[in-house]
Amino acid sequence: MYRAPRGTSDILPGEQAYWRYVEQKVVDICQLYGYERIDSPVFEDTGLFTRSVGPGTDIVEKEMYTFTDKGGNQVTLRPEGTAPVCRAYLEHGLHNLPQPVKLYYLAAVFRYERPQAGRYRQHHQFGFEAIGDASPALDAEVIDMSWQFFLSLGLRHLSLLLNSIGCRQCRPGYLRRLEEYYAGHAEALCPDCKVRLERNTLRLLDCKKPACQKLAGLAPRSADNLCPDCAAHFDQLKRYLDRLEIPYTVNHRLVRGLDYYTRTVFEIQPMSGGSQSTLGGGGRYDDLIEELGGKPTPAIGLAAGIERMILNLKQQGVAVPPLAKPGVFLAHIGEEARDEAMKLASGLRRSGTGVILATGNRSLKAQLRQANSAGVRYAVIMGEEEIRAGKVILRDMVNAEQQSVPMSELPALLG
RNA sequence: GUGAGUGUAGCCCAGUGGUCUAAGGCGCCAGGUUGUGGCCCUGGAUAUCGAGGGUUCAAAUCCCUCCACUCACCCCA
Repeated sequence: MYRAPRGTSDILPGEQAYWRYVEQKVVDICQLYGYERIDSPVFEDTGLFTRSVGPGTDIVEKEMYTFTDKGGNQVTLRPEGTAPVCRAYLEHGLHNLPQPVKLYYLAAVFRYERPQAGRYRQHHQFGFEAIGDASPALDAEVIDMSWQFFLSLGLRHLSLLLNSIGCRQCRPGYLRRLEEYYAGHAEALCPDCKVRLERNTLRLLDCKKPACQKLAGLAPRSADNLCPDCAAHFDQLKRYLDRLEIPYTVNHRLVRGLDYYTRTVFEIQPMSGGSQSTLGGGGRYDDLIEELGGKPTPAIGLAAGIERMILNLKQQGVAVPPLAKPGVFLAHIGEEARDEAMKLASGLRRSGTGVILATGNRSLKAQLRQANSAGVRYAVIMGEEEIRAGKVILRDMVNAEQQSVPMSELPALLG
């Protein structure tokens, strides 16, 4: 028997209310802040991701679903959402629009990883991007929007982590200081961190091993090593957030996994978070558009995982509104009634009344049982006798009262 | 890629060598008199006990291999 591929899953009808709920909240918040939807292809030229995400990152090194198509093109199922949006921004000349351009997406993303709680090979992200403005006021707006979004979902006990990792000017100097610091403590590092020291110094900061955390706590902080412009930007952002009463925590060990981030980085996670708990993360990527062949264009955005949101909604017992369904079940007895019922059902639906029509020729008892489990308010019963009189039985499934009514009055009674 | 745990019906699961021609619950189907649901009662269908190999007179139960799932690491949403 075939199964869904590892790390993927079917979203069955019973789960859909959560998805529609989250999607509606996404649409609402984006409308509120003036972000417009964009949908990009599921796959892109591989180069778009290797160039933007960064050749040294895990995503590019081992997690991409890359294949050669029949035309010999190297393509990759998108492992993240920002690069495609930037590509679209350049491809369609969106820099000609008033800046910043504000876009959002809801999309499946693909990473070849070992699945575990809150981590899948195909998962879904909501993300939004504000492209073409360097002001810290935009950082504040994006973070505010992110925060308000999670609140609007009904999630509580969240924390907002904030940091600045500098820019092209100041980061190299900071990384050197960090390397120097760690070089003096190389013996004390865990095996993973010894590798990180060679490959990705920033990542040393967020190792979870207690010994490494202790070292990271004493390590030089990026926020203390910013150039004057970055420092001013970070200060201004914090002032804005204070003003907006957004409860952020500066975390000097917060670094993000993709190479394109500059200056502001932030992450939102549940306070009681176990592993794989980050709900969303984002930051500035002021050099990315230029890296992809555009003019220097500052930008900032957020990406958040929908599966993790739903996980948290369930954990926190947030009730989501049920999906709409038909309120009427149409039962029938006998051949003649069945034909008549089909016609009636179709007529009701054409006038906008949702109807579940019994199929087959099951007993009335069975049909009503089905009506009950379908959760309808009314059952309409068509029997031979009623049809001859031009009537049907209208049964209220809640208070178990029923009456015989003329078929012509049914639309009004049910509407 | 690494480590640990688990695999019995659609779902939750009992069963740790013979009484298992596999128990129970949920769900599903049908009955409890003629054309009426939810509660209750009765009955029924659904399981090559993850797959293959081995040990044994005898394996769901022991051993080996493989596969899948779960959790954790790595990393990320």
